[in-house]
Amino acid sequence: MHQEPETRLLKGDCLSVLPTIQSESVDLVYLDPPFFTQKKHRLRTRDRSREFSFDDIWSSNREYTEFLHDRIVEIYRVLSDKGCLFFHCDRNSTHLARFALDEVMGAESFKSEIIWHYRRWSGSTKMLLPAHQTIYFYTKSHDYTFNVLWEDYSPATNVDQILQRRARDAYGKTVYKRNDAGDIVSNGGKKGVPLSDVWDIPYLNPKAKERIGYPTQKPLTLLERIIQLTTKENDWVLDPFCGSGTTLVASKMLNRNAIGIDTSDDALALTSTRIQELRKSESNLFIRGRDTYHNADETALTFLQGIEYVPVQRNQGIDAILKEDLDGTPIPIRIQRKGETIIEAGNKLYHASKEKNVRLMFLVARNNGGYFILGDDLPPEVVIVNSPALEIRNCLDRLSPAPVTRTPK
Amino acid sequence: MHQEPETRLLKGDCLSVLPTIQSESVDLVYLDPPFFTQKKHRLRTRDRSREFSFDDIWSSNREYTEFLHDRIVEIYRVLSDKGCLFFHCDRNSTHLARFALDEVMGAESFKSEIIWHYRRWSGSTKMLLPAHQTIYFYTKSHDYTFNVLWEDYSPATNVDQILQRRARDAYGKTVYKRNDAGDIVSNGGKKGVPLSDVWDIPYLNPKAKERIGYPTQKPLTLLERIIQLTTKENDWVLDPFCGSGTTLVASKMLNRNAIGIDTSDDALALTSTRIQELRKSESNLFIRGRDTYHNADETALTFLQGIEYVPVQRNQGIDAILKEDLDGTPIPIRIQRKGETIIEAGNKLYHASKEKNVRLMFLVARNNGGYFILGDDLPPEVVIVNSPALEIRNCLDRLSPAPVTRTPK
DNA sequence: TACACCTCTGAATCTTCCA
DNA sequence: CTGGAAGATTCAGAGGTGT
Repeated sequence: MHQEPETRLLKGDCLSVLPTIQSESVDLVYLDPPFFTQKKHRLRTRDRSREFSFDDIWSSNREYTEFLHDRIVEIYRVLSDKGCLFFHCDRNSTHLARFALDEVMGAESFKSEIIWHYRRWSGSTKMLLPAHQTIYFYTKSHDYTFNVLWEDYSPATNVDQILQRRARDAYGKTVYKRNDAGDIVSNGGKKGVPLSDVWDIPYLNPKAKERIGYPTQKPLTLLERIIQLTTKENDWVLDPFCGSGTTLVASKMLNRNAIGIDTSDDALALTSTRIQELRKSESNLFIRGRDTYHNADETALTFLQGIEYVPVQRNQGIDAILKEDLDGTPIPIRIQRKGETIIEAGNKLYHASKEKNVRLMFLVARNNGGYFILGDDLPPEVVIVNSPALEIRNCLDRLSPAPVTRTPK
Repeated sequence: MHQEPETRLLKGDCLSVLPTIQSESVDLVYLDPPFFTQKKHRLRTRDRSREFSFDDIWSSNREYTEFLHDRIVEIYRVLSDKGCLFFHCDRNSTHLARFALDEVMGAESFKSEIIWHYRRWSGSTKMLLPAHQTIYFYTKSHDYTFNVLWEDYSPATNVDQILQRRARDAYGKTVYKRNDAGDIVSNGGKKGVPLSDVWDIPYLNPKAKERIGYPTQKPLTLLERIIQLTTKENDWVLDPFCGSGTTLVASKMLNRNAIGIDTSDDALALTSTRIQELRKSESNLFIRGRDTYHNADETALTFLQGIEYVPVQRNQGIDAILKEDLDGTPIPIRIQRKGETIIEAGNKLYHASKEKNVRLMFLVARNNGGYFILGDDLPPEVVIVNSPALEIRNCLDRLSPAPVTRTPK
């Protein structure tokens, strides 16, 4: 059925290696050259046996731009007529890259400025924390391969818009379409929203098994997306700065042939190993989505407006923590859930806070939980605060005591 | 107390208008010049009475870049030594803008490449759907004004990291810190994560109240964030391409002085109207809190979740009425506004209810309104119910009474 | 002024623990 | 044993400090 994909590794500066590759023989080029950071990058493998490093220090803009220009000329030559190019850079070099690319490939070949957005460690900054890198998407001609990919609808999207076909009325205004009987016309199944140029893909986490110890290693998901977007099986993919070889691994997994070039023997050895082992660690976050981590009751948190707090997720007992502290000890908060008694809620809050050096915590009560209780069974550190709705309810009950069935304990 | 902010509108090309402005007199410049789209932009007002349009067609890169360069030179002159500049552009012009900015202000003045990310509706496309614009952040000197803003932690972050201090063990490994008794050491109050350079702010929804009919109109939230990040009250903000005047509106709302320049009479007229309307509602804003401009009243009702009520529109005193009644008399509710004392709120509620055969009404208190009051001055029918946030605040104040200055009546 | 080094980070995984 | 929840871990980081 399908051919075993071929993977070639070539050693050297791509400027001198590329001339050995035939013209117009490659369908996709992804390149990830140095970012003009003016720093030396190094990282040890997890077992600390080896250290990979490379210099990214340049004497001038000009030197860097010429470096890029010369290589892009050769890359352009080997790219097929329907081929696509993705150039990975960051805020240090976007403008330089764009100029070099425009000059060699023509400004009309520019298709998209892709923003790879991620959240990353490191806080305490006096600046805006950098949280994105840029990938420029160019094609060689007007007629290029492009497979439309789909994303899920944003949670805010109106269901009607997903399900109903639309039309324009007499004034050109968009309205929901109706048939002759006046009924709404269904849209048939929809796949989602076409992929946008902002890609939210988790950064390769320091603890990820996928991480191999090479600096600047890119997540497999990122490369998979690029490859799926612009190639089909058995196409040829080229990475002239292949580093740890993520592009080649992704290509092989997706049955694309690939060529990788790098100046470093260590990098090539590493790539070679990765291709043979072909390991991918699935990112839970990416597969299940960020929302699965939420367990603070988001709508209930609006009870707290007017006071400064930090929402807490990924914990069953605590919904938020006050920004203020009590003599250095944190002050956690829980909002009582529906179908949860005050005692249950209080115990969860207390339990989650027990080991955390807490002296005061607040529980927002939303109902009486089936019986009147005033915290007798709860530790004294738990302060119960009634929601306005509960307070109103209690006041009304006092005025006109209704025959309420109380569940006995 | 605080000075009424000044707003000046100047007509003309900023290149010829800027020379009338004093050197180093402006603390923040936000500019949003044409994006080099090579298109003509037009949009009708909602009532279709007027059409705004402008040309964004250029003979060459060079013409556009020179246009920018000349204007940035003048802008640089009027910018104060601690001043900041934000340059708004999109994928058509990022590299040209960056070059012009680097040339005039110096590459070392570059601070951040801000990505404004938004979701947009669009049918199927053979392209990646553009969903971002770029804002370059430059400063005039090394010593600039920057107020750190905070975001929520990622939902995947665990509580321990937020709460516990860390240290390094004998092997240099990071571990949670413990004191001599072996107890966990708390981290004190935390505010969240410093703001990143990717800003997820909804695009002006075509139906948004905020939308005024001007093409390329920017969301208020975007400008508010920029202004809060780099200025303080009574600073001067300049927008040399002010268009529909969002920058000036945001400046005024945040008590900053502002200068707007535009070549179009229509644009200036529109801006002027927007600012006047803001002034008209100013008294309202002062009473009800600035957040009202962003529909804060809708969120205020969330305090009532858990009880059945009917929201009341168009009434100055009553926000909602309970579905339940008291012996046939209605039970109105009011939520105390920011900047409103409990007495004021209670009186409004009482007055609005007076003629309506009311025997019981609820007032949800959100702050102490400047002095301690327990409802003595209010009619007995008004029952005060504290918001959870206020209840928590009061509890904390009781524990560690801070020396708070109370405004006497 | 340049850079080596140290401290403080939080994201998302890996790992352990517990019901 | 098994699955989920909570704790532990590591870093193309960032800023400050000292040489």
